[in-house]
Amino acid sequence: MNLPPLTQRFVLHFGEMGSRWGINRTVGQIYALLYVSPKPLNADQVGEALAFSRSNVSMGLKELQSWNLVRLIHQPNDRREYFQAPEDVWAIFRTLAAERRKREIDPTLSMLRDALMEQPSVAEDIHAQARMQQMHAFIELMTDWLDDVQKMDSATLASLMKMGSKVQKLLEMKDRVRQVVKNAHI
Amino acid sequence: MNLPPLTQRFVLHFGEMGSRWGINRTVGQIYALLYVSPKPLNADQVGEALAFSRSNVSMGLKELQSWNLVRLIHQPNDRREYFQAPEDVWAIFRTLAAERRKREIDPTLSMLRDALMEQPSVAEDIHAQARMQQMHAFIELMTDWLDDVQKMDSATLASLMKMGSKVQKLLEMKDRVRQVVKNAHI
DNA sequence: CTGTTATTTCAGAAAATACTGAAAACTCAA
DNA sequence: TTGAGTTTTCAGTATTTTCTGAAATAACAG
Repeated sequence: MNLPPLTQRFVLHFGEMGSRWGINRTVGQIYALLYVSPKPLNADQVGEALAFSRSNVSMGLKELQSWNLVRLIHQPNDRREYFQAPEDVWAIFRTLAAERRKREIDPTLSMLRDALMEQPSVAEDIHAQARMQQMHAFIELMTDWLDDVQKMDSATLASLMKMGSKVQKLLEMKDRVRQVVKNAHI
Repeated sequence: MNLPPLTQRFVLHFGEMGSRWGINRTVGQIYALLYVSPKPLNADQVGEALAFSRSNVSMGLKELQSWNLVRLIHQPNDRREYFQAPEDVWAIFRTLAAERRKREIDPTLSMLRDALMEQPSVAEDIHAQARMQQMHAFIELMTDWLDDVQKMDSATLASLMKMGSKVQKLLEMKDRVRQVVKNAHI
């Protein structure tokens, strides 16, 4: 690996963190490299930069594609496939949220739904089912909210987030506001 | 393993999902068991229920404790340690969010901060640093927001989430509302 | 203290995951 | 259709992670 110092630090860090994020070192490094790269790279360039075997790069890129985290493009007069990471960090976050949800949440939601349809056959399962009900309700609330949020554009989302807990005050104001608006005949 | 049917399904599912969530099967199953259990369990009971070795249970429980996902308690006249999973799903979520942030986000934030202090020494690193700057700004916005949100109580959070994207309308209304309130001399 | 019960540590076995090189499959220009 | 260039697959190997049993440590009642 022979990368400029800052790039190298970034790439190595993503490799290390990979395991905590549920991806492997290779995939983490490839993504990091593409993220900071000023131009798209082909598989050979990635393999050379990171000193991975060509096949390893191929598998890593496939993994990243399955996460929709990299885009495949072609250069004129070049048969090789080039890869780039989308630039917009908000878009990246949306993608990550959607994919993680699909892989890490939805299967559980569906298992819980199934389990809640059943009639508990023993006393212990009655309690277990009640606990599953609580978990189910919570996850459903979260995912419905995520659906809503995913629909907002980045700018709106950003201003909402910057407001932070001040949204709360707005909420408290809501009913009062209604009243005022009504009284003012607007 | 000899568990009631619904409990078993739940436990096995958490075991399978464990790898996607960045924990191992054992830890996932232990947590699931404690979550649905009507009363605290000791390590032997857990090991017996799930057919794990005593040492494996010990390590799994330690892991769960390090995540603050289980609570250690004592029964009167019993030297053994009993474990229970907190009941409130909102509290569980807060804990998870805090721990994942500590493990999965904070190290990256700090790496980025360091990298942004440096003077890029080659052209490619100038671009890389700009990309890191974007990532850093985004993550900081997210974590600051999370800090704010963590401070709200569950009921408020729940009503905000149920509003979903309607919050947006409230936001748009904000300035109009101010005006109205002012005009009405309240 | 001493003996009993409970928990943790740890070296090695078992299992799962990651990685490689070679071969197969694919793509496309000529 | 051929063949050079490119990507993917896959069987075997290497590495990492998980799990166990045995031994060490800790906790405590008598």
